[in-house]
This record gives sequence, structure tokens and C-alpha cells, in this order.
Amino acid sequence: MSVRHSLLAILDQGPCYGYQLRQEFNRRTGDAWPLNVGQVYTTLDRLERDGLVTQAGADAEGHVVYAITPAGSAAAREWLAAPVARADRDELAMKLAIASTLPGVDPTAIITAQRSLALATAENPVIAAWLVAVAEAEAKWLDVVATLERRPYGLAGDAPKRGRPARL
Amino acid sequence: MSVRHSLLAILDQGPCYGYQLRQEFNRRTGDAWPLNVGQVYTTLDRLERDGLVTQAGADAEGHVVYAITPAGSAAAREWLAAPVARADRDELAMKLAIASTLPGVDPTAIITAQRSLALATAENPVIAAWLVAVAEAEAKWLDVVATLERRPYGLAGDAPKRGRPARL
DNA sequence: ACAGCCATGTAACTTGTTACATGATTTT
DNA sequence: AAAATCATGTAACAAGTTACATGGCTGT
Repeated sequence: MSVRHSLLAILDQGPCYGYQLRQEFNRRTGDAWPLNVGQVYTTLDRLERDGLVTQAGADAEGHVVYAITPAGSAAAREWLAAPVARADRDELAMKLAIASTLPGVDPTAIITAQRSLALATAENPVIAAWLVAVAEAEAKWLDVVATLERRPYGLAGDAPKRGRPARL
Repeated sequence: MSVRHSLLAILDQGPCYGYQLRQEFNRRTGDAWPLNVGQVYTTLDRLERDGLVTQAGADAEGHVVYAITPAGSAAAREWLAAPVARADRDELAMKLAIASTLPGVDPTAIITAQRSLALATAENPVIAAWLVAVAEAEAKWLDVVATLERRPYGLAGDAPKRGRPARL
């Protein structure tokens, strides 16, 4: 839900046409996550389908301009105001949770591989700070996880019986 | 790609049937991200389509058992060995990157809203450590971001002309 | 009988994403 | 003319997710 809402937030600044929107997005995110142009158009279609934007005719150069609707504007403000939910299913956490239960697997290898992932840089100070903080946090977290005892076990001991289980 | 691979990693421990797989997943992740049973079956279909698992007939109780294939086993090991790529499009980072460019929007509000998100708990020590580390890191990062200067600007000054741009 | 879990599935939908087609325009 | 960008779109697919239908079985 981040591309969709990002484009909406940009459109809340004023009408745009597709290609322009992509450039705005790339510029505002410091080209950290460049957007395929096609995705802009599919996203605009879906935003229009949901009544969050409307085609506002063409500008002087003949561009297909989209404008945000009141509903879209509300959605944009809502998105900006709402805290981001912690990743529903963080892949690294999930991987290590699963790995810690697998007899044949050594989580240490995963951890070292993960640690060796280099820290990237970015011009955008917001993103740079993000990368730094994440890298530091990840290293710290991996230190903690590395000290946790393994908890290997196989498949659940007894297969659950069919039917309603006895109440305690 | 985390549900898919998690199920594959569990299947690498031995054949399972759908309902059992879901229970294994929930158990091994401490019920942190409970799985809709339906998703197990759709995922199994797709894994079979991709040749990573095969139906292994039925067990004594008549369950539809799936077994991992050599290709699936390789994929599972590969997933466990490979470091997790940093989130392609982290929503919080993207949101603040965008927000920092929007004249009408105050990133501080976003930051405080985000900070107020409470720290959850979990039985699984791996996940608990993850939540703690993330909460700490997020707070630290938000402190840094809060000190960054705003960089508001509107839409790009001059609309890009059509055609090939002049080379410098 | 009824509640409630075990168990298998399907249909439908979401966002994200890429590859491709098409053409106008403009510089080299 | 060729190359590169501007610009608009479409078709197709991925994974994730939920709601629903359908039974069987078992304890109360």
C-alpha cells in the first residue's frame, strides 16, 4: 500500500499526468526505489476505479492529467497521519523463527550471511538515516538472536485427532 | 516470498498435509502471524505447479499428503542460506521520504504517531527479541529523522519537454 | 441434536511488477 | 536516418489474503 498512497499524496499537491507522477516519485525518494512507468498507469487506473482520482482532461501539451478527488485527498491525509503497522510478516524474523525450529539448519550461518550485507548509501538524508538505523539495529538484534538457544523439534508429536477435542 | 518458503522449509522436514502444515507454521512462529488455512492450500497448489512439491498420496488417516521434491529441497536450503534483501519499499521510509517533500505536511506528526505504537510481546524468544530491537531502532531512527531539516518543494519547476534532451 | 473442531478446497480479489507495443518529438 | 527520451497504455503474472462451501467426526 505504499506506492499507491505515495502517488496519491503527490497528487494531493496538484494534478499530474502519469509520466510526471513517476518522475515526482523518483525525485522525492531520491531514486531509492525507481518506479516502472507502467505501474504508474495501472495504479492510476485502480485509483480511479476506487474513486480516489479522476481524469481532469488534458493540459496545454495534451497530457492526460489526473486530479485527486475529495475522497482521495482524505485517503492521502489518512495515510500520512496513520502510523505504519509493523511488517505483518517480516521475512527475516519469520525465517529465523522457522530456522530455529529446524534440526538440520544452523541459524548462525543465516545470521552471518545477513550481517555481511553491506550498508548502502543514499543522497536522501531520510533514507540514509533509515539505512544506517536499520543496519545498526539489525546487527544488534542479530547479536541477541545469536545468543538464544536452539529450539529444534520435528513435526508435532501426535497428529491431532479428528473431531471435537475434550474440554479441560 | 516468506509464507511460500516457510512452508517449503517445514515440508523439507518431512511430508505433511495441509491442515498440519498450517499448525506447524503457527506453532513454529509462536502464533505471531497466524495463517489462514486457505492460504496453505493455495500455496501448496502453486508450489506443486512450480515442481517444488508433489502429492504423495494419502496417509493412514486419509490425509492428502504433500512431499517436497529435490528442486523444492534445494529451494528451501537456498532460501535459508540467502540473506534477506532489505525491504524493497519500506513503507515507513517511503512515507517519510514523500512527506518530507510535501509543503502542507508535518513529518513530526507522523513520527510521534509512529512512536506511540506500543511494543508488543511474544512467547517466541526470537520474535520477542525482534520486536524489542525494532522498537528500539525505530525510536532511535525517528530521533534522527526528527532532527533533519524539512525539504519541502512543489512539483518540478519546468515540465520536461518532449523529445530527446540536449546532451551537456 | 448441536456445537465445534478437523480437513480440503475454490473463487475472488488485492497490490506490486514487468514486458511489451505504440507513437510523437527532437537532437545527433 | 538513428537514437534517445517523452508519453500512454495493455496484458499477464506473482504472492498474499479472505470468505465461503462442504463434509466428517466427536463430545456434550
